[in-house]
Amino acid sequence: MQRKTIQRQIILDTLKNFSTHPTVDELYLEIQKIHPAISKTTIYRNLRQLAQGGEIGQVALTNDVERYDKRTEHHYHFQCKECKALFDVDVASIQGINEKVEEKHGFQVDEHNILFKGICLRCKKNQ
Amino acid sequence: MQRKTIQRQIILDTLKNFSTHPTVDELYLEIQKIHPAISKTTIYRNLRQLAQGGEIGQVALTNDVERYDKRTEHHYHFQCKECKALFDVDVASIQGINEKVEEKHGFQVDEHNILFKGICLRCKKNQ
DNA sequence: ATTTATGCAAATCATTTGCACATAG
DNA sequence: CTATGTGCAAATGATTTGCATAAAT
Repeated sequence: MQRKTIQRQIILDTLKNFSTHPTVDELYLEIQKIHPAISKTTIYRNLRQLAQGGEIGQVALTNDVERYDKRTEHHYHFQCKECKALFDVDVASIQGINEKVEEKHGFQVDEHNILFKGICLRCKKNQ
Repeated sequence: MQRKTIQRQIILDTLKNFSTHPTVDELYLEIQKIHPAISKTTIYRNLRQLAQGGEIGQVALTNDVERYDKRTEHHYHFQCKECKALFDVDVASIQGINEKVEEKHGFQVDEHNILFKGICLRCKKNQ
């Protein structure tokens, strides 16, 4: 049974206040302001637990540190190749593609994730 | 200027002989049979260089070790949540979705990757 | 001759683990 | 009470780096 600890509550609240997709370190820095004694290990453990329980999201990324997401509904992401910033993509999920892969290969397809890559507006401007 | 070394040639050949998407370690084990003195560092360096030069592919995965791919054309992948095995997905690339994201967000969208997840045939059978 | 590549050992860095202690239920 | 969570330090494990030597052009 999962317990309600001060630490877990702070971690959750802090993530909810981010508009971005923070890394563990970014969360750690914020959380320390409220709870200076917290251990990074605790943050790692709680984030994983919360993500597994579906209370928060975890961003599907390549070759990068973990990033968490307050949004839990399915959505895609865009990452800037220049500054590595991550953005939510507000385009409807592709319908029927999991089924298409199932038919083609016979796998049981539960989900899919899309990561778009390119150059963000800010970096485009600075070029 | 890139040079032609025995090591790079063996690394490339070994990857071409894989039907899967090997990790650096898997490649290392195979390569050692031909060139026992090779260093894993050399393998890391060459794979990265080859991938950057577009001679080989690198699989876009979440929270996993690097995996390389002899195929260089754009294609999607499926990963089994049970055994972690990776498969190529032979479904046509989605057309026009990069443009849709560009229109919606203004980013310059160069590429997208899809990773499907579920249970592979073998694991399905063993359940 | 000069530049690039190799191999080794050591460094990095994110994440995980073991363990003693604290705390929620 | 007793199961779960926390904090610390140490361990892990993949990848990278510094550097002297070797090989390619």
